[in-house]
Amino acid sequence: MKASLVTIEPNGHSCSDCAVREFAVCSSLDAVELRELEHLGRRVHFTAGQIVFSEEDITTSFYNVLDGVMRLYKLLSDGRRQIVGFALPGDFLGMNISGRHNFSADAIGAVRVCQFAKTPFGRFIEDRPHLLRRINELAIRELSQARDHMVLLGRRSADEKVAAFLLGWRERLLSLGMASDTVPLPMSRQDIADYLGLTIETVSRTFTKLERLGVIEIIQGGIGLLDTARAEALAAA
Amino acid sequence: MKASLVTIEPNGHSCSDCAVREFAVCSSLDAVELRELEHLGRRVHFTAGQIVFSEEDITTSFYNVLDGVMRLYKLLSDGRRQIVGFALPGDFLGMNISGRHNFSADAIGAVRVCQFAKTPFGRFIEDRPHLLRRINELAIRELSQARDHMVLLGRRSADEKVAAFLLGWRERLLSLGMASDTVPLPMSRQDIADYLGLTIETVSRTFTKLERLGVIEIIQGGIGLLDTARAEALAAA
DNA sequence: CGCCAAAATTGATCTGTGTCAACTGTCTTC
DNA sequence: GAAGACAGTTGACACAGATCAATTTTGGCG
Repeated sequence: MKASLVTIEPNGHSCSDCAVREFAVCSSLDAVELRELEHLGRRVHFTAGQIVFSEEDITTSFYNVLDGVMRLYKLLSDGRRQIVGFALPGDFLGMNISGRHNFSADAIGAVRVCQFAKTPFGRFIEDRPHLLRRINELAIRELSQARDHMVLLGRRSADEKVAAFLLGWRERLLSLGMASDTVPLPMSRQDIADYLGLTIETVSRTFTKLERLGVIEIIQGGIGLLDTARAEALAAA
Repeated sequence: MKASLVTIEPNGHSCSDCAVREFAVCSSLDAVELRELEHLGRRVHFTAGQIVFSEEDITTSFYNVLDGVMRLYKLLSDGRRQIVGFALPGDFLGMNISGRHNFSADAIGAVRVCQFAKTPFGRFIEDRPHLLRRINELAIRELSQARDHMVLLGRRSADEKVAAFLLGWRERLLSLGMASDTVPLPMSRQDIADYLGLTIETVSRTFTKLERLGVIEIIQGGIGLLDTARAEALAAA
């Protein structure tokens, strides 16, 4: 939640050797289209805590996460917060129907995004149904994840929530080649609590409990997963 | 959860005078396309409790709800249930990426749907980007609702959950012209509990409490909304 | 390095909601 | 219209997780 002084990458960039090329929206585009897209997007840097966009803001851009992790959250008027997701490289943000964002997004640590102004990007999609199909695919995948998360929030115990979160987070990082049995957790305990519908104390206690049980090992900036099978059993998957 | 004996409407039907024509996926189609679509869909009836599809089933169809209310839910292995939504006329079901449904759906009372076989409907979409855009729009709207529901499940008290549910349900029915200050509740208390991440007892007690407070009046098959402002305050909207 | 602020952990206690159980009301069927 | 089954309500009590309050650990910075 710092003042908003973002950095725009000065020189050109090329989509063709972009790290997320293969699994982001862009995966649906051919070399020629990619070249065109290059002119529409600009790379923008955010530092830890910077807000990328806020709920209820008029949507002006789409964002393609290139690097880093973002917190996606909604606030109640009295300050209660629910984190509705974490965005990782390859995630596409900014879709909506009301013309306004329906959640806020800020950076956990340094984040690099590819930002597209809404109107030109909208035009670009216009006559490229395969891109639209790709965007739809991403939306449907998110919807499926959202429903899984509803089950977690509504019907799981604190132990199950934490175990399921650690396994799910690890799985996501694995698919990006960013984890092994040591799982980095760039977000704070408070973030985890707000994602799981718990308090920070309960999250902390549950971590300690899982460590006592020999399921995980708490390390700097993350955990070591010692007993995956046991963790899966606890998650009631 | 009855045996599966669905009824298929015998004679032809016409999309042009369909009740959901204006707000379902079909709203994106012109008269000619509508005529074509007519041949792809068949109307199917379900009676109370009949399962329309189950989680993990291979997707074979898309469904357009014409009439009635459906329960959309996910089960945990030990029987805990989370209702992820209620489908009403105009809702479009069957989108997924894995080729399998990611939740189950059954009928609350009598339901009529327009069913489209996956492959031909997929082909129909193929060269109709405006239909794809419409489907995307519906997916994004659902995603937004899903996120709102996450906030409710993760961060709201029982009172807030129930109040927010009643107001939200009323709002949806209003937009379909199916409610006024008396709000029909076709689903059971257990369904409401499983939707809100509560127990049936807590839901029942909260209804009674709201009635004592003069906010609602409990009637057969629904409630009367007596004090909307108060309900909104309780929902912490 | 030493100081400060923030994050995380731990303990003690409280409470909202779940659990268990009894009861009531309503609908169905013969 | 009696009997059974099921849905809903109500009460008493239990407990998972919240709250309140220290304390410890970590990280940033002069």
